[in-house]
Formats: sequence, structure tokens, C-alpha cells
Amino acid sequence: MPGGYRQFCPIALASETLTQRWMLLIVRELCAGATRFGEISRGVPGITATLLKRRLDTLEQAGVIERYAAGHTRHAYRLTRAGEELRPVLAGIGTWGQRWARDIRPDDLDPGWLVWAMHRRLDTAAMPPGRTVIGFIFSDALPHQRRFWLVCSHPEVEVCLQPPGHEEDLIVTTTVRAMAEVWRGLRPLTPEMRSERILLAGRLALRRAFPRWLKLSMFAGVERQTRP
Amino acid sequence: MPGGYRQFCPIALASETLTQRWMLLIVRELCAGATRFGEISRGVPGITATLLKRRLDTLEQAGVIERYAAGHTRHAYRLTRAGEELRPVLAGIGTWGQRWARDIRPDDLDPGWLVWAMHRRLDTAAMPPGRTVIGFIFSDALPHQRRFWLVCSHPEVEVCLQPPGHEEDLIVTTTVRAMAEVWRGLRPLTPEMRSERILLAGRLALRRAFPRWLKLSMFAGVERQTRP
DNA sequence: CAGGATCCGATTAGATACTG
DNA sequence: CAGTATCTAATCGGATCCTG
Repeated sequence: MPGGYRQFCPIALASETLTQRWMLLIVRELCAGATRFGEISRGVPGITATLLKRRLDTLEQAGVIERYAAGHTRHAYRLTRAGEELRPVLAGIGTWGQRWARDIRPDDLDPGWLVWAMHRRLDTAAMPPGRTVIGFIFSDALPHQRRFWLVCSHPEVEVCLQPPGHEEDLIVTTTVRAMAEVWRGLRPLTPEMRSERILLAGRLALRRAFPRWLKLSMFAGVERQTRP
Repeated sequence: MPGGYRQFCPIALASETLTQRWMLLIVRELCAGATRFGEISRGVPGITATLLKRRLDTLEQAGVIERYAAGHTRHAYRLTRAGEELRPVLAGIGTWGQRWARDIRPDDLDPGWLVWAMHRRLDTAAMPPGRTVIGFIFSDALPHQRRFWLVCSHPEVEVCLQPPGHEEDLIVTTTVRAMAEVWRGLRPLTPEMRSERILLAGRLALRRAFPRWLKLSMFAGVERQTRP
């Protein structure tokens, strides 16, 4: 009985595809706006290309996503109507996770993913006209994962693993955990800045504007519960 | 990376335990009111006792359920507050499954599970005082799965695989598929009865009352969609 | 960039038999 | 009834290398 449950219960039928490994994270990426294979892949680090392709095929067969041509020889993925209706399901799972899932472990603290998650929701409209470059320094990360840059235009935001060649307008020095906990909404940003656990360097106007650029996780407003 | 995703995203953290095989079906049973190991097991046919125990342990560790003493040397399971908050999540998944999941395949049509599902939601209050015995005959099932009996008191309902020793008050003759589709809300009951795809035998008053006893699936009211 | 083709290894599911 | 214990097989995930 590989995969299936042999039950006609709607929960069992939905589970057959949705609870396969990586599935929900892939759908999450599509909900977040990813369309290309590479984008999805970056949002789901850990999955191999082979497996990602298999999962995308399964999702397509299940009617959750569809492939479409994006330029000749290129293609992309988007949610179907059925897929769109997974948004509230994902929202429910995320809300539950925010409230009740286990605490963050050191292993979970991938700075690359954190930056990737932040870049997707940056409010470029609130930023100064022209280009703004934000540099991140994660003091607790491994050497090759210590520095990232967000090159923000309107409305594109690009993530760079190498110096982008433009001067930084703002440099954020912090730990992955501090930034992740703020992004999750587990701690408010302002006190972290005051205590310099998150340290900004750059022009005062930019430092003061930064909190408005940074849109936190969708679930940041959901209050975490503690198990008895 | 066995099991986990190494991501601090709430969806990923919740998925770590919730998307393990059988998990959602086990939680479904607990939501439906099962408390004892054997009850859960009957609602999730296919899972072995070994695996069910492992899953229950994992759920307990995750804070979703708790074990408690039920009589000496007996114990039982119940949802914690965190577990209770999975109800809306399950409801969302079931709703999605009702609308968009794949069609029922012959393999899914387990008559034993169908009867088990029906017995949980029978409205005994709407039934005549005293005991009512309903017999089911599934003409399309394998010989050893053709006949079932529901022995209904107030409010207990017992499922019997052997003749219970009391005369049947009502006998329902049908196919597993017809009954399952009605239970899922994919077809209304009355036309099935008129066309005798679901055939009742017994006193007229009971035959006419039967539709009121039978509470369908939680998702029967959700309209199924067809993929383009 | 977006995969395809293999290959290997570990986990895990499942069967079976047994127990307080 | 509510599990344990053990074993096996298979699946699945992941790595590696390759390609239009």
C-alpha cells in the first residue's frame, strides 16, 4: 500500500498527495509567488532537483499546479484553482505551527533561507527611490554563510551571496537566531535593535525606516503558546 | 535528514510530525471521539499495531495527545489543547479533499470502514426507544465482508460482524459504492432509495425514518468540484 | 537553467509471532 | 485488549554525474 490509504474519506484522499515529503513546502513556495523551478528550489533547500521534479509532476497530476510556457524553451509553474484553495489549508497549518510546533533548534537556523524569506516580502514601496543595498552579517554563521546582500529596486529584490559591487546603504549585523526569532514574530524588532542584538549601520533615516521595510512572516502575528 | 526539514518556518515545523504517514488519520479518529487504542485502530485499518503505537508516542511527544488512565491497567488517549486546535486544520484538509481530491477507486471501498464511519454518527436520539438493529447487505463485497449489523441503543451503537442474535428491525441492501457515495454527499439518499440502489426492508415507519438517523460525513455538504 | 539517468543506502513500513 | 519484539523488504530520499 505504498503512499495511499485505501480509504474514501476526504481527509485520507487529500493526505495521499499532500502529506508526501516536501509537498507542503513546495506548495508554500508557489503560494508565496515562486513560479520557476529554480525559485521553488531555493525556497526548499534540502530537496534535490530529481525529487523536486517528481513532486512537481505529482502535484500536476493531482491538479494542484500546472506548467505553462514562459518564453520558448523555458517554462514555469502556477497554482490551479484547486491549488489556490490550498492557501487556507497552509495558513491553518502554519498558524498551528506558530502556536504549537516544537521550538527552533540550531539545525533549523539556515541564514540563506532566512534571507530568502525576507527578500520575498520586503516592502520596496516604502524604500527610497532608486537602488538600496542592504548587507547582512550573521556573526554566528559558518564563514561561507556569514554575509548576504539584498539589492532592492522597485519592485525587484535580488539576493546576492557575493558583494554586489555597489556600496551598502545599510548593514545589519546580528545572529541568525535573533533575526529568525524576530522574523517569526517571537520577539519584537525594536528591543532587539536597542539592545544591539540586531545592529544597524548606515544613515539614520535608513536605520529608522528599516523596520517598515521588513515584513515579517505571515504568522508573526499569531501568538505562540506554551505547552503545559 | 530523516523526517525533519531543518527549517524554522512554522509550516515546516508543523509538517514534521503532521505529515508522517497515518498521522492525520489518527488525529481524525481522535477528533471523531475515539479514545482507546482499539477504537483508533478500527478507524485506521491498514496500520499495524506496532506503527500505531509509534505514532501515538510521537503525537504525545509533540504535545498533540495525552495518555490517561482509564480504569486500572487500561488507558486511553485524548487530544490536548494543541490537539484540539488541529480540528480546523483537519476540517480544512477534508474540505479540500471533498472538493478536489481524486475520485474514489474500487480499492478504497472498504465496507467495514464505511459501517464504522456510519456508526459513529448515527443519531440514536431520533430512533425509537429501546434497541434497534440495522442489518447491512453489501451485494458487491467479498463474502466475508457482505454483512454487518448495527445494534443501536441510547446512545451506544455497536458494530457487529456476526449476527447479533436479535431480529433486524431494518435491513439495508445496497452496494458499497452507492452507500459510500451517499455518505460522502456525492449523491442524495432519497433518489438512491427510490431507484432501489439502496433498498430498505422493514416496517414502513422505520424505513421512512432511516434518512434522519443517518448523519453523513462531516464534509457531505461541501460541493465537489470537477477539474477542468 | 531545468532537469534526466543511475545508483546506493538508510529508514520505515509492514508481516508475523508473541505477551502481560 | 493493548501492546512488544523481531525480521524482512521495499520504498524513498539523497548523491552524483550527465544533458538539451
